[in-house]
Amino acid sequence: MGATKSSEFSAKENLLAKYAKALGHPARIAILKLLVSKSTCQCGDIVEELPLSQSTVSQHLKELKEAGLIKGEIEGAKVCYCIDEKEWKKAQKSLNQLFDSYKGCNECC
Amino acid sequence: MGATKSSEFSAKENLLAKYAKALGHPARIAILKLLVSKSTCQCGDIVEELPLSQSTVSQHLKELKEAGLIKGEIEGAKVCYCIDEKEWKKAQKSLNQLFDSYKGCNECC
DNA sequence: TTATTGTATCGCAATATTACGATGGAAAAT
DNA sequence: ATTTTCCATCGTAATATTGCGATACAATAA
Repeated sequence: MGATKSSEFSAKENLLAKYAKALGHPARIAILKLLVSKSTCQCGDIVEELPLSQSTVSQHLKELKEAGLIKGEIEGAKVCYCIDEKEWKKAQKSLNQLFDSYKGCNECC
Repeated sequence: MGATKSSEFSAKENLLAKYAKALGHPARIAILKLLVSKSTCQCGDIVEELPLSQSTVSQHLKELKEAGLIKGEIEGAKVCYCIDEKEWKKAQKSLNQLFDSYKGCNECC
């Protein structure tokens, strides 16, 4: 065993988990912060800003891309990584839906 | 290698990643939904609601507890699991801080 | 053409996660 | 006192993640 039983859960639960999982590593948080902070998308310098090798950063970018949170477009020699606005908002909404559904605990704890 | 280089990132980045990581599995999302939906905290029946064994559920609960999102109090023979309201709100705030910091992308992508 | 530059990907090693059955232990019920 | 119930933890196996160097590859520069 060891494989996650994703198929046993709802699509919504899996989607939310997918977004959260992508956010579940400090390097990916740092990358997203960098992408967010730049109004320009010249993002080839992410590697220089992080204490990780180029191949590791590239892998984290891949995971963020697969989760949908960012997109990468080839621009000549370089690649331009950007937040995917639509998915970004969707992720925020999904997460807040869960958080907001908690209305406090009655007479316990 | 293989160990996460947490120490190379800021406390804030690590905290946010910790919350997100805890949310990064559909079973844990499902558990949180159950805890949220019940106004009462009689939570020993989580196992029955999920397609996972008792030991696996217990482990997921432990992870949620370690991330701070829930707390468990022994109540006689049973254990009462609840959302930790304070941490719950802190997690939501941290996540939204990141999401809200994105103001759209200028002339690219 | 031949470098050079910017990225992606492969292959590997270390570590972490996921899942389960078995076992243990504490409180409640019999 | 014995059994039952509820839950945590141990041990183990399967799989996934993290990280890096080496390499490949495409576009630009020389």
